[in-house]
Amino acid sequence: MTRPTRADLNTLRHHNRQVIVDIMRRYGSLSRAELARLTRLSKVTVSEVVDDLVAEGYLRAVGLGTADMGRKPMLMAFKESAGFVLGIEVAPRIVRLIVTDLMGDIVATFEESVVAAAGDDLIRALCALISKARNHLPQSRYGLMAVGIAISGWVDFAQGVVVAAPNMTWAPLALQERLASCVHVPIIVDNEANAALAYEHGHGILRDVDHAVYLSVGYGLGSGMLMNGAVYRGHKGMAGEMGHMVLDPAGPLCTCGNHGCWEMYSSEKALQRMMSGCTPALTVNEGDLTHWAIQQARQGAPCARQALRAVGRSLGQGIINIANLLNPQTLVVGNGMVEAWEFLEPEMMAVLSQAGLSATTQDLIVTPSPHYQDAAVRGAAALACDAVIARI
Amino acid sequence: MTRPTRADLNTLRHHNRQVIVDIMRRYGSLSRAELARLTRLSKVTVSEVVDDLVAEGYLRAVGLGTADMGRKPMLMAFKESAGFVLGIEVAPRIVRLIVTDLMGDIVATFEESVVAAAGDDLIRALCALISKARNHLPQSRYGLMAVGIAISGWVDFAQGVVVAAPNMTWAPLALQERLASCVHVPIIVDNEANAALAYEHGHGILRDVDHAVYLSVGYGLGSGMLMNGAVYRGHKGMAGEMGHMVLDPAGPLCTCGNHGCWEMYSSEKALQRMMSGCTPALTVNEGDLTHWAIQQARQGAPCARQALRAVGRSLGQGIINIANLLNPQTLVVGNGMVEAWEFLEPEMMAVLSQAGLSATTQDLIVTPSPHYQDAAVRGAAALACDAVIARI
DNA sequence: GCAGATAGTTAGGACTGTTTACGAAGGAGG
DNA sequence: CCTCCTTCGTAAACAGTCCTAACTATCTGC
Repeated sequence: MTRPTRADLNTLRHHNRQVIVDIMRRYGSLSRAELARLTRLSKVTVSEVVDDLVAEGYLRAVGLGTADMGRKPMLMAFKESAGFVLGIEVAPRIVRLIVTDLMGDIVATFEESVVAAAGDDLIRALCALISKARNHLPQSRYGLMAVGIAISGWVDFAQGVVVAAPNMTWAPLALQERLASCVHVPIIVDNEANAALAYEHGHGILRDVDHAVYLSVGYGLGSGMLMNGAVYRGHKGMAGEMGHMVLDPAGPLCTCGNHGCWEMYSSEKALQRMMSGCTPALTVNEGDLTHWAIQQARQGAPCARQALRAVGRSLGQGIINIANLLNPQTLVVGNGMVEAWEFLEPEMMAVLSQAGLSATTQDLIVTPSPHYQDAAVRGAAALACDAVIARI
Repeated sequence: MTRPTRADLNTLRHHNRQVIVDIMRRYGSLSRAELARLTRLSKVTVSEVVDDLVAEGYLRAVGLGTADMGRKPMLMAFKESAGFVLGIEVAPRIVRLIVTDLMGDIVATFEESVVAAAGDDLIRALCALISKARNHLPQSRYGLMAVGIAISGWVDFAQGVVVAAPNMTWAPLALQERLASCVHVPIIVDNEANAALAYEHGHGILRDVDHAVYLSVGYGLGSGMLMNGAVYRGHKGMAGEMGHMVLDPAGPLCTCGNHGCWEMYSSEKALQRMMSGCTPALTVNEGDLTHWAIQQARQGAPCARQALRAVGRSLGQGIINIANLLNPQTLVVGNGMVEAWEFLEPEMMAVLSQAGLSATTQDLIVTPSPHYQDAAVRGAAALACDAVIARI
């Protein structure tokens, strides 16, 4: 079990440095005096820490600020280009990679199609891609500082192991360990929904939220939970398998062996089932069917409209359960299905207002992710970035 | 949103004191040297803190220990009788109160039947009962140090307000605020399931567990969640309304307006429904029907057996959802229905092993609460105790 | 009684955050 | 231009915290 651990003066200083770095990253630019007021640290301590951080290249002076009276403050800012991190999304046929600075802003993008028959292939491809990206890094003091990897599947976060990836052939795979030999910076591996959640919490719409749920509605249904401002991973990092919550025991059979899992109602998989009578001949890639359905629905095709609306209603049903259980402040819907928001939302909201408990549903904010296409890569980078910041 | 707050030398010392107190409470008796090894604090620091705690009456020397070689260690122990706390359970017709020392051991018990038509009545009754208990407190250095109150209903923990209590007439009620005038120590109010969870975590079977769920299966179905070693309360302290998770949208109508809530399958309420054809004429008090059903089932009555088994199966179904969502290490079942464990367990476990995802269910420990009758009162005391310890 | 081992204390040092005092820098008004 | 007032940032002194090293106290085994 976790037991609180002893703290010493290093711990203390580190903590206060983190408080200052955190605020600096949030506010953009602040003077030492403002920093002292916001943190309730003394001016002296703030100056000391700020000077250290400047010397280490994490903060820089950005010029004089304004003041109604008295001496003008010297504004300091977080130096986002002190170093860079990589965010990688491993999808079945493609690997996406972005380079971001320490504020999460993207400075470069790479893509490589990969058909990894074996885990070794993937490792090689990743190493090559990382090297390539590394060579394109802008000049900076610390260079590459961490790598984050997001995968749609079950990931043991603490160990950095992909335990199972339903859409890939090569799981399980000790990704962190295997990559360590060619990448000598911290490597963070997490599932796609947790990553997207981390992105939204760090840089997106969950910036000021402490309790939230991220629903990744793609081919399957994944989820991430934010509790007390941190991603919750459960006992063995397996929390969040919401897709297999049973909505209706009389429902369709799921691959997990049960009937009526949420994933069978709210996902592209669900569209497949519901539209079996009216789909085109072949849809090979993830997302194809969703796109096609939306297109059809926009043109008024009843089959597609009904299917998407049904997805919306099921989303509402599942969300009610989640809300009762976890009482989040915000629930973010991400991944491909978000494109159908215009069809999902009315049905979903109707279910929520009709069947939700007022105490948990009334004030619940349900919102689509603005970056649903690349939330996973961005999230991978955000996780890497968080890891770096935590060590400053 | 929660932002990490500045720390100073007081914070540091307080933290390390807490680490030491925590270990002392867990281990029973330890020497300063062992304490230093366990905490990784220096012997000097440990001695300093221990001396302070002795001076404040929280620790005491209990004699020399044994040693294979060298000087014998002076064993120290937490002084559980430094002060006392009250745990109060407010049930519809009765108020139960226990006095415990700082290790959670019960030193006195009080009960008073209360029919509170209005909130004022309850406040008066509670104040009277607390005064009475106070007068029977053993002699101690700090006397009464905190009061914990557990109520089956929706409680806003942070505000100490009973928002709604389905079985009582007087909610909402600002319990903490109203009692503050007659009780001048910290008052903690929480719902019954969270309290029971706190008890199990502090003194019961969850002592070494960080991720757990407590299911209170009584007339209704309540729950508490332990995450990362702390009770999770959600955005507005409303997390844990698991009873209204929908298991089957075609199921019976619940008071919440939906169909097929878990509570309609796994609770005394569920027995009522399922046994409507074979129940005795009148059962007035909570628990009566459950007792009767168990008695009948033990005598082989098919109606009761079937009903209890059905409850067991539904428990299993709900637990699978919970396990997928939260991936707890242990799930504790408490409250009145536990008495039917012999009938519930086989059915429940069958469902779990048959329909559970192996990743989340395989290693899940499902266990009845050994103190299911008085977990709520004990929990109320445990919450009070925790509050006291945190301030040491 | 002495050597070896362990427990606990004393002394001194390094580091941290705070308070108090002070110099730097700027605006308002004479 | 100069003085008064305000705010920013730094310097010096201080109290509190933890740590290391050295020391004393105590115990076992020979």
